[in-house]
Amino acid sequence: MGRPREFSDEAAVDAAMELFWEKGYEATSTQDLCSRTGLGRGSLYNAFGSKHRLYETAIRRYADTKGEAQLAMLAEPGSVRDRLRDLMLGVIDADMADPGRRGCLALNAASETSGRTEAVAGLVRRQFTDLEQAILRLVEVGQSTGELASDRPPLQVARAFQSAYYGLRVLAKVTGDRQALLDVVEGAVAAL
Amino acid sequence: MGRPREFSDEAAVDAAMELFWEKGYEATSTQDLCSRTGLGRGSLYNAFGSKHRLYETAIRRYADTKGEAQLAMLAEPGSVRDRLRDLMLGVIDADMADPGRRGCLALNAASETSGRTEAVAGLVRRQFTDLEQAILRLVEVGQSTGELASDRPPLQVARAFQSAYYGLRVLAKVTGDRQALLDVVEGAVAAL
DNA sequence: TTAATTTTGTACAGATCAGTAAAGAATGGA
DNA sequence: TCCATTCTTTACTGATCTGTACAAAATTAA
Repeated sequence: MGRPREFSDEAAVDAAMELFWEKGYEATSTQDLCSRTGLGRGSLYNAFGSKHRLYETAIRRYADTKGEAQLAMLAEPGSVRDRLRDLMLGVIDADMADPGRRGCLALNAASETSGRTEAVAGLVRRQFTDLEQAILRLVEVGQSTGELASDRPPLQVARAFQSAYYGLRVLAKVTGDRQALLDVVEGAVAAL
Repeated sequence: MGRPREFSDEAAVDAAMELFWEKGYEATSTQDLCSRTGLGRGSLYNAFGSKHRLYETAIRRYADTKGEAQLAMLAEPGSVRDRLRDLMLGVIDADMADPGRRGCLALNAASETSGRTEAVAGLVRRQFTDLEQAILRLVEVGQSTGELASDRPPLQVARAFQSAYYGLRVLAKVTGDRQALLDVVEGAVAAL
């Protein structure tokens, strides 16, 4: 009962996610959020509580959409090396095509001191470990089929690869040198 | 001629650097900068022009001090593997000991959309390529002495290692899991 | 001593900040 | 119809934001 909402919560969170992704937490004003979502201040605060709570919600949405899409990409058919290479090549294309150089919202949230409460850090950590586990499973498959050398602990291999992946995304924020990024990819794939 | 400054430019820039490092560009107010440097608004604007110009100056100072210290660490005696491992182990200790989880100012400046003008991106890029070149030289030494395998392009190896290094610093911002970070180190060093 | 120059401190501008209060509008149920 | 409930809109709070204006203070050169 009561007056029904005139907006879709999902669409509003999507809009907020895009905005936090573009500008970061601190630089995004509640006025920006109202304009972008189309909500009035009252509606926004009534629905989401505060700027920071909406930030958390946006990060959760990011994990459920963009993060999951990344994990799904790793589940596609193909050799382990190809799948891990495609993961990196995909972000090179995506990141370099984006004029705003938004990068990855989870990485941005990890970097920015400003909105990084323990709640936010926890959400980011979860995305990090989800990717780590997905990569780990691939490395284990590769080692068991003989595609990859089995002389190193799979978790170590996975974690080093994941770290290179995150470094790649940060590098892509300031460099226009595609070859440098491709070198990271080939270097990281060769190291598997 | 004219009235002499009552403060040291260097000390003021150092203080501003610390503040931008802790809080990021957007979240640092000019009032914060005045308090931390001890300057009045007039003096601060007279000496540094604007918040953003001071930010650039602070990033330059970071490169000249912290960045150079990192490069110097790579020039110490020891095997190539040991020196590259020590670089990573050093930041694990430093980053985890820092309660504010400031990480690396250059990486933060790369990540934060807010203050990232082309001037800032250029300063960050320079620090990135300086480190890349230092790592490259080490890889070349390692390959020529036979310490490292010579079957891969040194630049590719160096860039992949550098990327893992940056990823490590981002991971250190949100994780308290030292073993995960040590796995990155051993994985990246084993990949050389 | 006077003039030119620079720094300092303070007050201020105008805008924007996150969040709230309250009145009116739209619904479902009694 | 009338009430309880929820949402929308608007106005507002008090604080804070970056940057500037300007007069007083401190210096050097003439």
